Order: sequence, then C-alpha cells, then structure tokens
Amino acid sequence: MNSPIVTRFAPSPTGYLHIGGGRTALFNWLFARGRGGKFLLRIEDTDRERSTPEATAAILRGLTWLGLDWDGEVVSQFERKDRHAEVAHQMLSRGTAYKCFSTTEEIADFREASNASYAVFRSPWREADPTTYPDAPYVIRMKAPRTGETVIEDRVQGTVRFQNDQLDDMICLRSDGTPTYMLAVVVDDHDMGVTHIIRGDDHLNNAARHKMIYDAMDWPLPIWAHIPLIHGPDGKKLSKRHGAVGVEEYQAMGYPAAGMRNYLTRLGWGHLDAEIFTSEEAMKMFDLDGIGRGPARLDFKKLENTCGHHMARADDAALLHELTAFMAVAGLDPLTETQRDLLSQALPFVKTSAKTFPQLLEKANFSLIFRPIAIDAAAQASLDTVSRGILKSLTLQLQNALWSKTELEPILTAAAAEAGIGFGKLAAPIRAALAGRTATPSVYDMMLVLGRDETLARLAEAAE
RNA sequence: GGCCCGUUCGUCUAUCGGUUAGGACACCAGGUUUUCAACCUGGGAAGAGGGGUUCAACUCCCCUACGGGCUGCCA
Repeated sequence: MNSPIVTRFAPSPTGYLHIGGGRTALFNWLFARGRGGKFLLRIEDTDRERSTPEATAAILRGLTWLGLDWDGEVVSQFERKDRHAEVAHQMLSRGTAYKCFSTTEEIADFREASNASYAVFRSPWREADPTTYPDAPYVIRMKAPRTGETVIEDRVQGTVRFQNDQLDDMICLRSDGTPTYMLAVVVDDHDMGVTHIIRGDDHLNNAARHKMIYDAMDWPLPIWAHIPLIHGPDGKKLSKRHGAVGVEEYQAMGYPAAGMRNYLTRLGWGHLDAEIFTSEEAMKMFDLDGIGRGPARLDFKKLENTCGHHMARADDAALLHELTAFMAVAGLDPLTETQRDLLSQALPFVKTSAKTFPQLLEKANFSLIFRPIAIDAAAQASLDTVSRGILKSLTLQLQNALWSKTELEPILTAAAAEAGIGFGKLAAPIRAALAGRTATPSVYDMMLVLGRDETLARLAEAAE
C-alpha cells in the first residue's frame, strides 16, 4: 500500500489571499482530498517585518469562503524557528554547512567590486579553519556542491537540470539566529510529512536549492509539481490594475464559491471535455498530469458562465444561505422575514438565469420591494390610460380566482383578447405594476410568489 | 548578464507520432419567447517562426522570437 498523500498550502501573510494562491490551494486540496490524503496549512511568517496577523486572518477567510478546509491546526512557521536552527546546526555538524562571518557590508562591497549586482558570492569562510573564527555574529551557509548538477524531477515541468556552479552557498540561518525561507520550507515540509509539493513555478529554481538541503540532511525527497502563474486578461502578470486579485474581492463581486472552484480548477488544468463539475467530481478527476505548462489568463466571461451553471443547479436553501452571506460582505441590508420568504419562493426560477448574486438579487427584485412600488421611466411608458383601465378591470376579475398558473392563464389570456391586444401588450403594464420595471421574471411567476393580496394591491396601485 | 520555465482557435483546454486537430467561453447568424435573460440550432476561428529525426510530427531534438521566473541575512 502506498503511503498516504500529504499536501500543503504555505502562503506568506503579507496581504490578502491572491487568486493565484487560491488556485494553488485548490489544486493541493483537490489532490489530497481526492486520494484520501491530508491537506495542511502553514503560514510562512518568518519575515517579521512584513507578516501581520490581519493578513493571516484574511487568508483563512479567503480559504474558508472558497470551501477549502485543511487538516489539523494551522502551522506557524515562525513558531518553529528553534527547530529550524536545530537543523541548521545539524548540518553544521554533518559538514554540509558552515559558519560564515562575512558581513552584509562585505558582501555588498564584493558585488560592487565585481561590478555586477548579480555576481555569485563565494564566502571565504567555506573552508576556513574553525580556530580562525572571530568572536562575531555569523550566518550558517549551505555548503553547496560546486560541481556537477542538481536534477529536479518535476511532475509538471519534467526533468529540470541546474549546473551546480550556478548556485551559491545560500544562507540557512541568519546572523540573528532566525531561519531563511529556504531552510524553513524544507524543514517544515519534512517534519509535516508533506509528500507532494504543488506550488507556483516561481519556486522552480528554488527547488534545486531545496533539494540540496534534503540531500544535506539525508531526507527523502517530496514530489514536486510547479504550476504556472495566473495572468491577467492581457497576458501580463496579474496585478491590481487588472481589477480583482484578492480572493475576497471575488466573493464581494458575488460569484458563488462552487462556481469559483470549478472555474479555478479548469484554469490551468484540463481533463478531456470536462467543463462543469462539482468539487466531488473534480477530486475524482484531478491529477498532476492534467496541469498545463503555460500560464493561464483570467477570463471573467467564462468565470461568469461557469458560475451560472452552479447557480442554476444549487440547492435553494444552500443558495439562500450563501446569498445572505454575500449580502453581509457586500454591505447590503439584511433581508426582512417577508423578503426572505418571498425570495425563497422566487429562487427556483430566478436562479436559472443568474450568474452572480447581484444578478440573482436583480432578477428577484420584485420579491424584495414594498408598496408603494417605484416605477422606472421605461416601465411607466406602458402605463397609459388605456392599460391602467385594463389593469383595473383585471383586478376585479382576479378577485376570486384560484391562485395557480392553470387558473390565472385563461383569465389573463381572455383579458388580452377582450382588450384586443396581444399577450405581450398586457404583460408590460403588469410587469410595471408588480415590479416597477420592464425586465422581470414571467408575470405568472411573479403573481404566484407575491400571492393574491399583494398582487391585487400592486395592480390597483398602478391603475390609480 | 547568467541560469531555469513556457508558447494549440480571441480565451481556457483535449490530443500523449498517424484525428476532417475535439470541447467550453466569447463572438456571429437563426430559433423559441410575455420583457431582460436563460435556453436550442448552426457558423467562423488554432498548432509562434525556422531547421532537423521519422514512412509519418501539434506531439521528439536543436535554434530564433516573444512571454515569465530565479539570481536577497524576502517568501
């Protein structure tokens, strides 16, 4: 039996949850959940200058909204700093690392002297005799091999080779005793038992350095899968000028989480003709081989379309629940009991044509407004004297009607015939009366949701 | 500068040496219709460029172009 799969998402808490990070988390989640494995969460907060608890909270909120649940406690990388230091010292005693007393000034001078800011720094302390060590602060550097090559077997990018003379002796432990990212990731991934590392391909080069640390400690290698970054619609690296980059912004725009997951899964991953699917279905299909090698562009039109499918298929109660949550983050007034009741009755038919929550609210607007109904200019145009008269007589005819579509249909049809107009001509003033606008759901659907009393009241009001 | 990665319709992708290069979004044209949508049908649309390897290349190799990443006592 194979060892259980363990994946992780390891964001640094310096801001909101980036949409690209959300997708990375999603891929890790799908992969682990689809194979009975574990999905862990670790906050890479070793940079004390830039890490904030607010950012951590925002990241957790974003993941929670996306529906990506993690196993166990959230790991704080910073809190593991003693363990990192311990490993650095183990490397020292294994002879795979050394103390370097070069100061940042000396390194800067070296770069300046070599007239190239990108020159590879070679520490003079690499082979120094410990008896010559000064009583001064030092960093612990990896004693990286200088010849040969380091080969990464990446599940997305394939075999990637690095010439070792291109790599420097990276710092593992800073002079203040805190670990650098390079050391911390490896130690944490090892200790947490991470078997598969799925992350952005901006880390592909780092993987070579990471491998050197695994090798230095004689630790088994994880399986790497470096996924391409997400780009904006123009093909450039996604940035704020493209609009929404934070996951929570998508929530605020009203995209349902299930649609968001579906869209993000298909962004950079494909499996035959699979397009619309639930997360459960995605877990069964998702595999590393299906991940594309090129960066994918965000396409809001397709996002919307995907969300539309999920909106239409959503369970009414769950949809109402998510809509309520959306209204809260969007800063909208909470629904009154009456609104909630009418809205849930409207949901079955308004959800089939809405793609986002604002659209859903827009289509269900008739169920949320109160008398007197504000009638916009376009709708007002259909309320001339003639149609007001028709509405008035219709009000009387509906007085004792049984309130079902089969009963209402013949009444409205007859009313149109009697007035010598087509049904469309009759529907327009009814829309105006019931919804105050020209674009509404079917007049029958609205009448049924509103009920006899409210319908008659609105018709009478418009007929005045 | 060096090193690394990428490149199939406008977009997301399928294809894993032999297909009329498939699907989806978007777009265009019809249809349905009680408005807006939604929905249905049809259509146009692709292997970055150049060399190889092979009976055969989108698929394998090389070069170029373009895009991206790394090159920190950031992650």
